[in-house]
Amino acid sequence: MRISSRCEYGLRAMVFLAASEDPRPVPLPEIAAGEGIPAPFLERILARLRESGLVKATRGVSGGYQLAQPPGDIAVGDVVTALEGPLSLVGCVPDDGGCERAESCASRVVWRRLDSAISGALNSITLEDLTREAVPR
Amino acid sequence: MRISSRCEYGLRAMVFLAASEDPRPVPLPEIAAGEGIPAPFLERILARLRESGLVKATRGVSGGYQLAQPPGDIAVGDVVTALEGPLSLVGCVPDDGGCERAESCASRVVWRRLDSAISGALNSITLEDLTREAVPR
DNA sequence: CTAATCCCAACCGAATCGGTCGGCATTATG
DNA sequence: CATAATGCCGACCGATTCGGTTGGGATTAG
Repeated sequence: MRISSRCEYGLRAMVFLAASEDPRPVPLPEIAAGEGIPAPFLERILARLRESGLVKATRGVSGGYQLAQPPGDIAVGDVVTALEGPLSLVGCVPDDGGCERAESCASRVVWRRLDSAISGALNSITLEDLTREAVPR
Repeated sequence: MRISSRCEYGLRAMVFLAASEDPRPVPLPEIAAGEGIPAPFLERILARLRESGLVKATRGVSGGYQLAQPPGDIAVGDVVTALEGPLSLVGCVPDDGGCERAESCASRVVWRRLDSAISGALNSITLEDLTREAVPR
């Protein structure tokens, strides 16, 4: 149970973009250099973030990446979900999940609690919070 | 970011043992059949749990497995840690971690919050709680 | 002695992770 | 128009982990 480097990098890159209030798009090599992330790897990370609509890119000479929404509207959970898949930790948590043992399974309440603890922690922080260093709650 | 089947199975097995207050050791095939877990796989799971001191085994004809401590003394977090490794999600969270960017890294506070949310959720529930179906808090 | 049971090591296919490489498409600038 | 900067995309790669299986050995109650 470990957060992937992909996800660590991705969040750092998003914070980097959020911190550059500069409206001009930030080219990938600049992010990579600033955060110490291998550029080709970062490229694939940003691709996922773009597909998830968290980031938009402009191509061509003075192109680069920008946040697709204001930093206050992007929760950390959005970034993690985009890069790590759904936050849910086990398949059996949703009621429609195919686990026929669901009724009697005591363990399920654990995973449920864990799920809500995780999404609570991640969805209550936005990128804006992180740039201010003042995390709420 | 997903809990492994190993871990799901392991917790189910532990709850199974906790529920059988019967002081006689429970043979592996009985657990496997009761929880629908492939027996050879369960064997390796129980091996880990034994190495972590959560379970003790008696060999020979009427042998089997028992909890090594009363169910009220075993937290779900102990089981997960034994099977999934340390609960910490990223390497950079401890202060001694080699991340030279640690001071300035805004993302770190996220992982810290996540870590404490997870360990809070898992360490506040014991196997005894699960057998009673009445989870505290 | 025998059968039940735990113990252990080796192996396996599939998936994921963390990257790299090479090349194509787009676009601002001169 | 030419060029250079940039994003986009697909293929590949080695290492690791996951989810199991197989086969055999050690222990012990009856």
